[in-house]
Amino acid sequence: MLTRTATQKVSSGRSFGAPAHEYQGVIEMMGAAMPFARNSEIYGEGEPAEYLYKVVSGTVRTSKILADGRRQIGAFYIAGDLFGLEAGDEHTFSAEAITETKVVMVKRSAVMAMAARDSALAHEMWTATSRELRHVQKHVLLLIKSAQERVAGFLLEMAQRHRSADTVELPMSRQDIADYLGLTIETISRTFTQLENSTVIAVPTARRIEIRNPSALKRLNS
Amino acid sequence: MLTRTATQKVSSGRSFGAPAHEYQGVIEMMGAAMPFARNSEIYGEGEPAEYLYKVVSGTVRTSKILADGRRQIGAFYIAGDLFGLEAGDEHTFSAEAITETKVVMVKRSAVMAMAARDSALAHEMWTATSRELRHVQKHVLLLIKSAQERVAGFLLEMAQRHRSADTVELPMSRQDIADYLGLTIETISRTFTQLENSTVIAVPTARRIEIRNPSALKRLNS
DNA sequence: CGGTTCGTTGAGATCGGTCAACTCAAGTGG
DNA sequence: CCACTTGAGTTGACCGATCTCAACGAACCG
Repeated sequence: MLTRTATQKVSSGRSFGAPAHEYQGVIEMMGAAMPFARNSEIYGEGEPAEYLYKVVSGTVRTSKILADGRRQIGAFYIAGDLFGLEAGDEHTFSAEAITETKVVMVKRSAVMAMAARDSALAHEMWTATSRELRHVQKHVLLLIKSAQERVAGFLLEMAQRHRSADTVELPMSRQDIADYLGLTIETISRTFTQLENSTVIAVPTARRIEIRNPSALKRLNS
Repeated sequence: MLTRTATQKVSSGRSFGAPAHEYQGVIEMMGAAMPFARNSEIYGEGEPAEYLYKVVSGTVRTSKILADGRRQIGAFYIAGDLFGLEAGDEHTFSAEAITETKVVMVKRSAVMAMAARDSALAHEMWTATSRELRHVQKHVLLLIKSAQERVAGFLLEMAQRHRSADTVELPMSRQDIADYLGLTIETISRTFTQLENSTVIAVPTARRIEIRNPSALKRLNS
């Protein structure tokens, strides 16, 4: 049994901001950048999937609350990542800003309509979904492993995605990590200290992890 | 730690068979039905993803062997299911026939080329990928639960997919189930007997499960 | 009939969860 | 500026679910 996590709904405090200035694809061209406060909900599980989203800055988590109160985190998204893609008309997860976050939104219906004519865009959508699929498959591989291996895999994922070889600044809480890895905060904490004692990592502050022995981490990730 | 599973490579015994006769979509029209023997490999992890596949009859499992010998099963596919869809050019899992299986194959490059012009086909591909994504997300939700919940979820999935309300004929071994659920065969076995003792299911033969109390199962699935 | 594979059951070990106490940092208000 | 609160994280002691190892039973097949 995992810890029950209360997800406090904070009033989302939305307001329109300036549109993103780097126009790389069709998607960016259509939306306006929108700020979300820490812990505010971007969309809820079961809501109609009206928009697609792209993180401009900050970090987003998608999550799902199970009937008995357990929470599973689907993924963390950082600047540049697309999220909110759904095949059906409803979001299967909810999405919340972990830190102050800016997000570009674009009407799903508009994208879908365009994709029906523009095969390049259609391909882009399909590729994004595939990338998502690949990530969830990796996630499955994490969840069958031991606590140490899960944490190691998580740190490597974070290091890789932030393109910082040896220092990871974690935007998420221990509870977020625990709910992502299917463990408890205590186990996360203990595993961090184990890894620190074996000089694989250093933890100068709770939210900053320094990877001292990357190959040892990779070995743990098996 | 999970059980190390030796995957015996059986010579695949392929031979061309008659093409499938129910032509529902573009995909069926392009391939020839091909038989695979029990436990034979349809494709291997890391091989170039040259074909897409659709199960005509029988059951297929996709799997991945980890560095230390543990095996994870990605999914089971039955008649009507599409598999082998990959975003990249390589299969991220291998696929094996669990029973005698007939499969329709179609060149990926042909489908991709067509999809570039035919937006309906492109949408079909995207939908298939999304369905896959949704399945893996469900799988993640299973893996964070207790053994009883995982087994209950597995049985419900099987019952639903075979459209048989209360009897499930399992084509796969306990080892396959264990590797799908991230448990050991012993735990699978014990959980079955627990569920049988509490009259939730009956297990007349090892491979046949009768669901006696569906609502109890669903409650376990939480 | 004997061998082989698959599944079941038992006993003990172990990993991670639960519960609880404690530390630390960051406010908040007097 | 300091007491107080609050939330996040760490650590310890204990417990229980699941794994491990091992023996046994059942079905299948030559």
